[in-house]
Parts: sequence; structure tokens; C-alpha cells
Amino acid sequence: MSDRSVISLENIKVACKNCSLASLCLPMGLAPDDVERLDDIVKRNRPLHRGDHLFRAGEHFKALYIVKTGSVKTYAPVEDGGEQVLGFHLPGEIIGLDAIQFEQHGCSAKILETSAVCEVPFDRLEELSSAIPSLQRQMYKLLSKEIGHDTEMLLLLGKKSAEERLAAFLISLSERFKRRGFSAKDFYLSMSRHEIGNYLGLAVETVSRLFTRFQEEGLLNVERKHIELIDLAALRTIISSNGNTESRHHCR
Amino acid sequence: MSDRSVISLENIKVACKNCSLASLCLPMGLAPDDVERLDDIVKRNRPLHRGDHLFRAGEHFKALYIVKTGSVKTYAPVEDGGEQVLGFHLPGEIIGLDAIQFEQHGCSAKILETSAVCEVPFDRLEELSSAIPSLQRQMYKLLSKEIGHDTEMLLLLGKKSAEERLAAFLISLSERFKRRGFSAKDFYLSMSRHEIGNYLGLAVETVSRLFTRFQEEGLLNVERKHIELIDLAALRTIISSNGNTESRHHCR
DNA sequence: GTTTTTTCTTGATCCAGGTCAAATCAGGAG
DNA sequence: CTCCTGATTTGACCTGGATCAAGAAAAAAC
Repeated sequence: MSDRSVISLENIKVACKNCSLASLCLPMGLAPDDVERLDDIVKRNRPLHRGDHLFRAGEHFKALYIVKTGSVKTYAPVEDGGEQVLGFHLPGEIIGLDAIQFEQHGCSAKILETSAVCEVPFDRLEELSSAIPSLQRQMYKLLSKEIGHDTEMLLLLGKKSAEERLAAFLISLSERFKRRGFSAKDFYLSMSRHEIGNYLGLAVETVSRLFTRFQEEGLLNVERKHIELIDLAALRTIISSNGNTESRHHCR
Repeated sequence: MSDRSVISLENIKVACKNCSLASLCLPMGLAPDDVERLDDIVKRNRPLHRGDHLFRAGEHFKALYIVKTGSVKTYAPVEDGGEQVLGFHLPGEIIGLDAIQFEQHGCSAKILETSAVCEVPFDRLEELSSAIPSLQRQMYKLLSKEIGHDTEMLLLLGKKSAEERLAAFLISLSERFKRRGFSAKDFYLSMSRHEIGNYLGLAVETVSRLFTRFQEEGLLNVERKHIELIDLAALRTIISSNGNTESRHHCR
């Protein structure tokens, strides 16, 4: 076994207190001692590969999952064989919060690219959060954040045009990459056009056409999965400028 | 002061332990003693009237609100003067969960008809939930439930036709009324067509036309705000039957 | 390497539902 | 009761994006 492989294994097994994601993950705002206690209940599994399932809709809920490296998509199977993509999850993001309600997963989670994922048994977490007020608070905030995010998506799907949706999607990715220390303007998409369209409530063809158009307009360069955002400001303008049908009517 | 008015006042101020909503509200699953402790922190305000605001987006978050009687809508103001209706809240439903994240309300809450609302100061609730594990658990479940509900809405807005959306809306109201001891087939809408359309991502005109069509098809009778559902089964069929574009394609 | 499969792109066409316009109706103010 | 305002309905028309169809380009399988 080479030094390199040992190191990379250690990187995956790194404890919360040494994890670069600690500032945007579950341990956020916890005292060092409390991080230690949290660490004790976190299971760090071997890397998972594209196509693996973290869990499937309907399965019994045991643990929350947190992306450490890589990316994961969550989706709800729809009766007739289709699916609704619910989210793409980057490092530090928590998966499975919707399952607490019925102690059963309401959606499935599939690995998009080779990823490391932390597993947090929920019953242990519940106990711990009773004992550590700042952890309880962090849990409430994370759950609330998820609600806030869903709300934004409702607005996107309910009111925004195709162009605004894709721009919002790209800006969201850009900001999240940036926060994680990656480039905000140059990244690879780990999901297909099909999945993007599904997520945004658009047909694949529309997504493809919009990428082409955005490129023609000089907003970005796209080659397959590789995206280079050129004009972030213009993309932001697209998000907030248009979509105004309401304001010229009665709308007290 | 007549006996009648005293009684109705008492009804509004009734303690959690005597409240008919206890089984679907915050106290769900709590031991009687713990309900008592919860009761101590709940403030019961005088009834509010149509158009009153419980809170507005941007305001500092102090408390959660629970509808006791009547109904409340939440909505997110959109930059350009419009709004996105986020939900219609019936007795027993909790409002403000999205505000925990930033300790600031992300949406506004407006009374739709004369309503009584309980106010639960969040800092007190947080303390109490640390001390009462079953209350903490209930909080996690309620937050998770909210996420689950939003997920359903995402699916509705992302994948369903206008007809499916309105049918789903009516069935949802019907089931929630039923659970609260009201008629599942005969009720009054406290929101306008405009608000329904906004909520469902449809134009007012579309909502109006669908009501007319559903009536022609014998699914329901509608006269202004008064709805009488005639064929619940058929409405349920509309929700789940259609919308299948995905399954005839590749969809491993 | 070659073949097969899947993903992505592009063009052509179509339609659900949005937009515009106008009439009707209900409720509130006076 | 009458006027006024806003809500609802209905009809006519239009358009954004879906659907259909066909290549092109990767990626996967062999």
C-alpha cells in the first residue's frame, strides 16, 4: 500500500474537528468538546460510487447523511415510473431530514460521482441534541434552512421562466462551490441535462437550448459537463429582473 | 355580558390540554404534565381579522404561531411587487418554521378570515424542548413534516397539469377539514381565486375555468366560495392517473 | 479497435395555459 | 337604493416551452 493511498484514506476518515466542512455542517457553532461528542456517533463509510443508493424511498429511517466529498441527488419516485429530482447535494449538506416525520424515507438518494458520506444515526443525534443546547439549536436551524430552501424552489417553479430557472440553478451552484473553496466560475456538472431539466421542471431539450443560448449571449462557456461562467452579474440580472407580470396589475 | 359571549371567549382561551386540536398540534404525544408546562409559555391573543398580519417578511423572529380557528395564508413578497403564496394554514397548523434559520421571517402571514392564533415564544420553546425529549421529538417531526409538504408541492408545481393541481388542492383541503371534524365534502374557501392560482402556479382565469369544468363534469358544485365535492374518488383519480410522460421513455 | 447505448443538440410542430379584453356579479360605502 | 370597486367568469388569441423526430457526439460494452 503506497503512502498516497494511506493519505487519501485518512482524508476520508478525518474527524469532524479537523474537517474543512465543519463551519457549514452539523458541528457549526459547537464548542470543541461537543464536537468531540458528536464525532463519537458519526460513522464514516468507505467511498460510494456513481449509481449507488444511500437509501431508497420507503426504507426505514435510521440515520441522516452528510456529503463529505462528491455529490448526491435526491429524488421522489412518481407513481408512473418517473421521478421528481428534489435536490443536488454538495459537501456539507445534510440528506434525509424529510424522513424524521414518519421514520421512513420519503425520497431516494443516489450518488452522482464517487463520494464520501458521513452517517449520523438519528436516535443518537436526538439524545445528544437534548444534552447539548447548541446542537439542538443547530438542528432546528438546519431543518428551518431546508424549509427556506424549498420555499425558494416553490417560487422558482411557480413563477419563473425557463431562462430564470436555469440562471438561478447555475448561480446557486456557483455560490455553493465558492463557499466550499472551489471556483465559482469554473466547474463540472455531476448531473445530466435530463436531471437538471427534471429538477427545474423543464424538458431536456429546453435546458440544452438554454445552455446554447447563454453561450451565444456570452454569459458562459459550456462543453458537455464543463461550465465556465463568464458573466455572473448578467446571470444574476436574469434571475431578478424578469418575471414581472404581477406588478402592473392590482396587487395590494 | 351574556352567557354566550363568555363561553365563546373561554373557547378561545382554552388551554392546550382541553383543546380539541391537541392531537394534531404541538402537544401531540406529550404527557399531561408536559402539556401543562407547554401551556405556560403559550400566549393566546384576541381574535384577529381578515387582512391583519401575524408578521411580515423581514421582521425579527420571536415566536411560532399556531392557528386555533380560522385560516391564515403565508406568502413571500417578490422583488417586483408580486407575491408567491406559500400556504394556507388551518387550525392546528404551525406557522413560522422557516424563520428559525436566520431568526428573521422569510415570508409574511396574513389572516384570511377572523381567526384565533396561539403564539409560542421560540426561545422558551427551545428551552422546554431541551428538557422534554418528547417535545423535542415532536418539534423535529413537525419541521420534517413541513419539509415533506414542501416536497409534495415541488412535485405538484414541477410535474403536474393545471387540472391535477387544482384537484390536489381540493383533496388536500378536504382531508384537512375532515381531520379537524369539518365536512370533507362541503366547505367554504377563505381565499380568493387569485390566491389559489398564485399558490398553484396558475392564472386566475385558469382556476376559474377549471372550477367551471369540474362542475360540468359533475365532480363538484361551486358557487363562489362555497364548494361541494361530489365525486372525491374521481378527483383522486385525476391526481394520480395523468401526468405520465416520463414512463414511456428510458427511465432506468 | 468496433459496436451499442446513452446523452446531448438542433429543428419543426403543437398545445396547455397565459395574456388580453370585456361582461357580470357581489359586497361595501354612502 | 345606488354607485363604486374589486372578484369572478367567459371568450378570443397568442406564446413559451413541451413534444416529436433526427442527428451528432460521448461513453460504455465488447
